[in-house]
Amino acid sequence: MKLSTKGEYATRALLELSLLDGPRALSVHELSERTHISPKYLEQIMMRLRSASIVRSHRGVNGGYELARPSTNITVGEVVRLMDGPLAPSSCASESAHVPCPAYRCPTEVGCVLRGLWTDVREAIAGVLDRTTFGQLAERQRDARPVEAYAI
Amino acid sequence: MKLSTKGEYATRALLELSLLDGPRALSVHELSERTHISPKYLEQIMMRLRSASIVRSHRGVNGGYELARPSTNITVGEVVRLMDGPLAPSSCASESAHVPCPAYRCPTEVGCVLRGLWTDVREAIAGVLDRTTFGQLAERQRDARPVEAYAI
DNA sequence: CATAATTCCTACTAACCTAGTAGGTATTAT
DNA sequence: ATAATACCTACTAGGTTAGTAGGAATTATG
Repeated sequence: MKLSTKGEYATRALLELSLLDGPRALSVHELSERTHISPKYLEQIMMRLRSASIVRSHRGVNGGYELARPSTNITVGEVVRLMDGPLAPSSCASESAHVPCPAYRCPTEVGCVLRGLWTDVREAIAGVLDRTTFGQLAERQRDARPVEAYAI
Repeated sequence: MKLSTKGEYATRALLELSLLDGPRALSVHELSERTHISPKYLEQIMMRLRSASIVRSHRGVNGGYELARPSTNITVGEVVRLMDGPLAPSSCASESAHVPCPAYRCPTEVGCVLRGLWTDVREAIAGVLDRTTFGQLAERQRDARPVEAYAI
């Protein structure tokens, strides 16, 4: 059930943008240093976030990426679905990309116990990810003791 | 967050075994027909379930596989972990196969908000899969209207 | 206007993973 | 003796992942 690196990296980058004071933009170069992600790879990820209107960009000198909406209005679920596809463990249980079961014990799908199970799992995952916004994550991060306070 | 076919097929096969009256064995051939899974592929899956002591086998004529334990004592979580690896979306949040985070905002890991999030997801998934046994699934299946009652 | 920093876009690739297929050996009920 | 079965290992085609590469377009600044 693992996330791809795209999913993980996108959440890192967006958390980083959410931690800024006010709506400020960061270049891929800066973001890459803060998140320890290869700049060219991160570039692709940011472009995808932009085409999904999660961030917006400014080109040229002093260009960069900033959140397109308040961080409290961007959920992790939205980002994970964008980068990694549907949350459901089986496509017969997906809302966003439903594919019917094969014939196995799923005649009309409604009575299939396995589909019911996978649907429960999807809802459990969505229950966490769709209710968590980057605003919340940033708040938790700020409430935690600063990084420097830990022994490394 | 999709399951591999191995994970899906293993749950299908085990549900099929759980639906039998009493501890009866089915050959790969029979199982393959009931589940619509390629026999040679299913064979590999059954062997893996056997080496994990979830099923046991009998060789020779009239041989086959049967559950090694009562179906109420086999959880879906156990099977999914066996076939697809840890439930956690990130290995830093895995209990069964923990791998430390890279340096990014995870000095001692305890304070990492992303790790916290992935841990919440893992617990949500495990909450469903570790609490669901094949005995329960078989019961739900039997309670449902029989397959023949549906229009196909 | 020249320059440097930046996003934008597309193509490429090595390595790994998935979803099987293939074929032979050992065992066992009849 | 035979046929049905599990056991075991190797193989493979195709897809996916996790990047890398390189250049074009844009823009702030001196």
